[in-house]
Amino acid sequence: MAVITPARERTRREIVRQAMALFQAGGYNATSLQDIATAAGCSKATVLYHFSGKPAVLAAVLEPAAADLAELVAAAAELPRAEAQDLTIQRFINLAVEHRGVVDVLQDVIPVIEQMPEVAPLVADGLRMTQYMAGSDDPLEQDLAKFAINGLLGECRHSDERTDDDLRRLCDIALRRLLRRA
Amino acid sequence: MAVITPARERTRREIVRQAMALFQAGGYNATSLQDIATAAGCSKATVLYHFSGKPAVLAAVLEPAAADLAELVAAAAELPRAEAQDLTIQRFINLAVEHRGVVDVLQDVIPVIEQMPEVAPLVADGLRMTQYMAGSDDPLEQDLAKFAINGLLGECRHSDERTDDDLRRLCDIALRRLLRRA
DNA sequence: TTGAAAACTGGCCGATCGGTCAGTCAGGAT
DNA sequence: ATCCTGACTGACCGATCGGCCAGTTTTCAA
Repeated sequence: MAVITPARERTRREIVRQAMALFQAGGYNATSLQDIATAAGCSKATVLYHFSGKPAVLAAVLEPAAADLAELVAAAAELPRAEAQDLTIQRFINLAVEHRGVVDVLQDVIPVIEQMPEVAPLVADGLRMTQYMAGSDDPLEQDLAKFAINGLLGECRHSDERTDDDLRRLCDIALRRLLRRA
Repeated sequence: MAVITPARERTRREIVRQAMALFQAGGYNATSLQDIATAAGCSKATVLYHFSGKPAVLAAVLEPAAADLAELVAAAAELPRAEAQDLTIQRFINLAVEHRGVVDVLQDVIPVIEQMPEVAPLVADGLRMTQYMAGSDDPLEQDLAKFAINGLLGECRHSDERTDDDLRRLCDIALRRLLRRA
């Protein structure tokens, strides 16, 4: 936004911004297009002018986090297993802490996430990441990795009062206790 | 309920049974009273004859788990801290595994749980249990207890393919790694 | 057998949802 | 001055929701 932002992008961005806040506060299902429009200072029709539907708004909200996760997975894919595990643990903690708003949103959407092709890549990347984080093919360690991710995501929910550093430190301790480093 | 069940209780029980299955499969919000009625083999009006509203149906679904949790908290309250922690860990694993259907339902309701006085006691008991499970006033251990509970609940979600024993074993290992026993 | 209470139901209501559509309007190009 | 187009909107739609109520059927004690 150096000089001017085309009206198009400005409105679109504001819609995503407000949608994120509303999804985070009240959940995806409980937030109506009208709510988003009102918060963004435009009409419901405008929201649907910029996005093909409500799921498309959700996809736009999740997009930055999904992109970071995709990058993480791609980076881990090119490393030997032990290093991939270390990288995944470190970077996923940062990712979850930085995008904790998205984590909030995601939790609410999980029950109906299967029917949303818009977020399918994110789910797939999440699955791949779990394997990297386990650092082993041992089913037990795989399960513990899932356990760790669930705990971590849960910890990042509704934790606006905590500083990023505190949250990072906590997750680091928890994951170190929980996961056997390869 | 030795020999026969009065029609009243029979219908009521069937409604709760089917509501549980539907909430678990599709979530609370996505399940309509009509869905529940159809599954239970009665009319929507009958559901509302037995329950004051949709939240009351939810409360009835959660009730058995809520009762067990209340019992757990009451038992832990009368023990010294170290024993309370051991008891809490052991019994909560069993509770979560046995009531994993309820855990599923609960996850979906969390975003709107604040506005539901019907389930407030359950939430309060959950909070108390977290403190017992931490086994210490150290904020770090308290946070780790929350972390552990989140991971455990997440592990119990959508895990119908796993046997109870496998699930219990996994949770036991995870909690032992994660929590410093007092 | 009967009559009242309990159990149950069909039909309806107002509200709200996501989404569509015809049309308004500002402003740049010609 | 004219036209075009991207941005935007108000009005409306069909569907579905939770909930209500008058009325019917079933049950069961007297």
